[in-house]
Amino acid sequence: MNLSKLTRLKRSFYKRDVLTVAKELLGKILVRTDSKILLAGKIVEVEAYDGSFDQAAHTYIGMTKRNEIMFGVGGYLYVYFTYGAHYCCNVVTGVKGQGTAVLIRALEPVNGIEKMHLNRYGKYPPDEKDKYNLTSGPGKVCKALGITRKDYGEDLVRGRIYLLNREKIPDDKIVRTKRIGIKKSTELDWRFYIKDNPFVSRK
DNA sequence: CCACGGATTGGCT
DNA sequence: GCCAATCCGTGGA
Repeated sequence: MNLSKLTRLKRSFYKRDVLTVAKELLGKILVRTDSKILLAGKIVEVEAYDGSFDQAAHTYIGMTKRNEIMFGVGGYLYVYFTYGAHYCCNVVTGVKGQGTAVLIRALEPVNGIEKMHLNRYGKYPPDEKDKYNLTSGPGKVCKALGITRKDYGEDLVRGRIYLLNREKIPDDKIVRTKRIGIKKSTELDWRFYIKDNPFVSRK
């Protein structure tokens, strides 16, 4: 895949409805440029969150220091720390004041795979069992790309972490299910993933 | 100040 | 399938 021919997604992409953005994020390339090796992966699994009525969203409780970036305009990175161990990253969507975002749950590695394995396990090549274990979960994605608290609020339109445009994944290749790991608003089918992709965290 | 729980992961049964 | 690890954000006293 020739990444140099792809263009960066603009603010207008992110400012739309969170479910539309979530679905269209599938197949796009997440890139991190601020190390010697360019790290990149195709988004294969996402979940949408909308604090206006979705109790599982971090913005449901109103604005706090932790979630304030989610209340801004779309196109920024919301990073949070959870379970005392893991970072997870979200793409903020919509217009100012909405509190909506898309959780990046899994990537298919495209560039910098060796560096990603070093970030995850401190070694390369990986054990055979870890071949598909590299970026198949939200905590794993952040670990592989080196995304931490310091990346909170990164501007995806102008910053060193961004998304490259690719063709939409056709509807018949997208699976829509309930979200994973939440206890509230579990009835919403707001998780999307690319059918038969081995890097999806689970069916 | 203190208590509680979590948008997960990895290891063990 | 089950569960501990581990610490920060949040809310109540």
